[in-house]
Amino acid sequence: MPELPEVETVVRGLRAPLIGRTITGVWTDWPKVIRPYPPEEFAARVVGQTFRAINRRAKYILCQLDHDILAIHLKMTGRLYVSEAPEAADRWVHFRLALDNGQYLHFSDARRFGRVFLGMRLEEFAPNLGPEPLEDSFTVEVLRERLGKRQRNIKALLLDQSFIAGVGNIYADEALFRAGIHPLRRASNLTEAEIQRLYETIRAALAAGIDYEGASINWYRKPDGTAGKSQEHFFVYHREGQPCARCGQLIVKIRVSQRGTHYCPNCQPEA
DNA sequence: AGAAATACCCGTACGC
DNA sequence: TGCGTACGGGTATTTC
Repeated sequence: MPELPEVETVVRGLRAPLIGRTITGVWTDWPKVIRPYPPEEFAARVVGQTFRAINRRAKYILCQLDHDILAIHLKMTGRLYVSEAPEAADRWVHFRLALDNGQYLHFSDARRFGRVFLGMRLEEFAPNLGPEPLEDSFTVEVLRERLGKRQRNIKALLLDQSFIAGVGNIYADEALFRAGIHPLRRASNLTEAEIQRLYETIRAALAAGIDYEGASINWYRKPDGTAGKSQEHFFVYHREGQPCARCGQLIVKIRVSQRGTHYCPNCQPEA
């Protein structure tokens, strides 16, 4: 469960069960999920602290405690959910917090790529994050200025979290399709009209993903067992060989920055 | 020097 | 059984 729309959905769902709850215990069978302290030190620090707020920055879930920020990055396959008893959790739970009402916050991750951070400030574990594309402060001027004279291909830049925060592989492809921009176009060669379109489509693609409560492809399901519906509305992602919804040409899949990249060769012509 | 490109790494599940 | 691939991203190395 990666990508900003899923993370945003999780954040919203966790507020009700967590805010006001005090941590009474910590359990893990995989010390590497915890950063930067060893489990004993981590436990000594969080036990007794109460959840005050839950927010998101980039793809980090930020739990504001009394004195610290508990931050979770789900990476590719992480899940975060609250349940009554540990026995109700799935087989991939590698980290768990006990709460003062008898419930538990479970962090499950089949691939064990995800991490749980503890610190006073976000910058301690996530320096150099770019602007939030859905914030009012992210304007087309900001995007234009950041594109500047960058020579990288636009897909790689969209995936670069220090360039713009929170855009992952799915929504990078979707935003580029909506804007009619080929993923290998050089950032510095984009026209003013293309920059304007890309600004709008980054926000629109992310907003659509959030509206549909994220995507559920392959094995991924939301913690409650239901599936997000975003994948039913993809224009290009995971649609290689299928006709473009706009022109009928077949969607093509290539590799860019080690990632599967999908586009319509007719709607997104090469430079 | 610095930006960009490339390679590799991390555990595991799944489809073919 | 084996192999390629996966919604992420850090680090190291090489190239421009």
